[in-house]
Amino acid sequence: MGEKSPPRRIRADAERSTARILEAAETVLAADATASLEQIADAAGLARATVHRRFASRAALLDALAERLSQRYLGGLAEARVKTAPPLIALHRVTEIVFDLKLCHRFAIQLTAALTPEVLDGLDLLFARLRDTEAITAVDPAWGRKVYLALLHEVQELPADSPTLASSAAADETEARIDLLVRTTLGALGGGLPATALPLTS
Amino acid sequence: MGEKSPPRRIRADAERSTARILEAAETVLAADATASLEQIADAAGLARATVHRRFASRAALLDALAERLSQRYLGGLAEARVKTAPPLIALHRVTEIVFDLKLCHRFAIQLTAALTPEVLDGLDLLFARLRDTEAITAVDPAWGRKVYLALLHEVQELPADSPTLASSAAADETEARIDLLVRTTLGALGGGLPATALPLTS
DNA sequence: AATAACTGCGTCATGCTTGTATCAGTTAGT
DNA sequence: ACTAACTGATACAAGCATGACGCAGTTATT
Repeated sequence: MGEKSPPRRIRADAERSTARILEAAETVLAADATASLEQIADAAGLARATVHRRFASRAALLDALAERLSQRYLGGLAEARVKTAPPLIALHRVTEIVFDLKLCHRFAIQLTAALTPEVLDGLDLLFARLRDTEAITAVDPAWGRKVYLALLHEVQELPADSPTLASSAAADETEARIDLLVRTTLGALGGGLPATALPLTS
Repeated sequence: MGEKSPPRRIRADAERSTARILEAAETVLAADATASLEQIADAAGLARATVHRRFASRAALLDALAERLSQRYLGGLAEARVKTAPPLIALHRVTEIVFDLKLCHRFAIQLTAALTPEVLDGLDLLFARLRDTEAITAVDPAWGRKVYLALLHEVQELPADSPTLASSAAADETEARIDLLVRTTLGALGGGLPATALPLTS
């Protein structure tokens, strides 16, 4: 009793549809968490019926979305070598990756579901290591994580022409955002303020 | 043509109903922004029909709610003497007041509508004054305001038994939250960190 | 080329929410 | 005590989102 009882070949373009739906859902739901499946289908350039074919229910779609985001987060954490790299470097790197991945889901969605225990643990580990190396004085990793995520949200929503971004010494706009988030987070958690003396930038 | 064309006396208990509805709405909508009017009516101990009598539509109710919250904010800002008191004191005081008023609407509601331009300006003024007295180095008041509000949210949701709260020297739990928020905000905005040397606590 | 999978479109049923209306009973204000 | 206002209960009519079908046409896979 494996799983081929029904000799159902999953065609390639069907998976492409699934992907497009998820993509569209991420975008649309970020703007309005209560958007209808029809809106999502439209954004994906598909019929509503197709959405129902790929996902048994709205809940199933949301689950898949959460799963997808969760995977991206985990990938980012791994890529940033959160477990082994010097914590300050790792912090900068995760931030960079998160911005790159356009994980701008904005939290508008209650897709806090994407923050699975594994993801949370990954972040907590980062802030625990930051504390151990005395880069911050906040003792509770969970608190560091919450502050970081909250500030991440704010930095993402900051308009491109904000003076707060312009005052940075970074060339790239994205780089300015990263710098701002890192410095603000460290300051919030009682960091020694390495200020502009961050020896990194890839 | 004033407003007494219909000799409509507004009875006292009707206004009480209105108040109860707003109260319930604030609570219920904080937990779920898409809650139905029936849920709100139940929470208020009234019939759904009554809600419709007091408020022409759902939108009207939301407007009234936003207005109400906005007023509370403005009252708090005024009470804290944001315009005249030493900014550090004012910051501590607004925080205290906001916590007291149980303005825990949580932001779950998109009641960002409660943050009227007047309220925003009030907060911006506070952060501009903090900058001018060199309590913080962040130049853009709007950025300070956003950071403050984001951290306010996190501090409010912090469980009572969090080590982050326990590590504070404050007696009261609420006092510990206030201290945490003030210190975290100042740190985030590049403050000189008056640390535990805050000469206040009413 | 043949088969099975996939899609678009239209239809239908269902349940939930909003909003309106009516009516009998209760309560406040003078 | 009289009147007008208020309330609960109930019914009713949209409107909308969800979800399930079927069917005809298209596309991928072998």
